[in-house]
Amino acid sequence: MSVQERKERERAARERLIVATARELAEQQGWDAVTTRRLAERIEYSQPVLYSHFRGKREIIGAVALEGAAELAAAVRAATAAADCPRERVYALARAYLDFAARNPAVYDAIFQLDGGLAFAHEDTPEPLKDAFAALLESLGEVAGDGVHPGLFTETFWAALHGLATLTRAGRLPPEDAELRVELLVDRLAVV
Amino acid sequence: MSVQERKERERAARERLIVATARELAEQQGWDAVTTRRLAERIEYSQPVLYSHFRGKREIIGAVALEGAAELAAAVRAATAAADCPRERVYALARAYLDFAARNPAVYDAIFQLDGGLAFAHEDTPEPLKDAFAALLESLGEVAGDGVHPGLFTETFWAALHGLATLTRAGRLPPEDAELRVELLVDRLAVV
DNA sequence: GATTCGATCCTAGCACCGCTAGACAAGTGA
DNA sequence: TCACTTGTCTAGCGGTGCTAGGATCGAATC
Repeated sequence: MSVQERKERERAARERLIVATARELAEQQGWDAVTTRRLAERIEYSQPVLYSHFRGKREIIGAVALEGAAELAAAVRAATAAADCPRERVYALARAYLDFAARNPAVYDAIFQLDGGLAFAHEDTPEPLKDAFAALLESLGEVAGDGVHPGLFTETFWAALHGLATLTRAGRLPPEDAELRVELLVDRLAVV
Repeated sequence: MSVQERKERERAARERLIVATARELAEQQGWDAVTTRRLAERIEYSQPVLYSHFRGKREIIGAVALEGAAELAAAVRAATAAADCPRERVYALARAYLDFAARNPAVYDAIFQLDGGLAFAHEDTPEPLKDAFAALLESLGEVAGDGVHPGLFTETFWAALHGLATLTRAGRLPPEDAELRVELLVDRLAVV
């Protein structure tokens, strides 16, 4: 019994190592640099070992995405918990969200840009993704305004943040006035 | 002289063929399917011919992006020209923008998601890109509201549209309430 | 303690990718 | 007609994701 348990533990540890290494490599050199060969070399195993844990590269990206979604949810909740009024909570949420995207660009891409084989806006959406949306909804729902469905408001606000995050990082928006754009967004969209 | 002119004409025609074929292939089967081999086969030339027109695949994507940006600008201007008041213009703009993204997903990706080697928010930004932003600015600038820089407002509104476009298409947002989200965005952001 | 046997892992290889060197043919001007 | 430029193609490089099949190692059995 114990032997098998030890093996399962080791196997789980190796799986975590794969995900962590993929993430690290992606943040260091971008997802293009995350090849199965390089990844295998970094974890000091051969290539096929990766395929005994994941169906393919896509699933590895998906695993990084789930890990990242949980962190994003936690970051948002931590930021909003420290704020007093609804408006301040929304400010804090927006800043925390954009800050996460800026600090973890590869992870952010894994969650929202790349194909990690994850289902969204579905009943079989993985729990961390649903929870990340829930974290947004908790603070954004209370500033949706009369007659506006909280979920719909959250989706719209989230999309705006997502646009700012991606366009800024892709060099499509000059980074100087990032703070002003956030203020504009919050001031106009949030109803207090 | 005339011989050389004819050759240049033919060469230009072939270059247009390459760009059009790349775009077509991308819209049909996605950018992943646009390989230099397949593209060469479709235009009935060998692979290296592509490299006599473009430095590489990236530049081909860039060419599609520029073509698309010009169309996007035209679509936005056509839609806003038909509207009477500022608010209606913004509605029309938002719908035209999202419609373009939905109808030409591959082109939209080439412009805003993929690396086409294009400079943005720079002095050496290609003209079609600057003009596309200008097209947005023309209608959005007039609803920025007092004390808000029109350019900054346009950037923010654009980012919100971009977020809606990408998240919807990537399956991150359910497509049902797309219209409601647009209305919410316009009603809250635009000051009339 | 030797032996069987199954799980585990690696070597080698597939078809494909972007890109390029060098051979070759076709068309141009003398 | 001939030299030469120009244009195009064949073939190949190193890389990619992924997999088949053989080797190895450790656990359980006699």
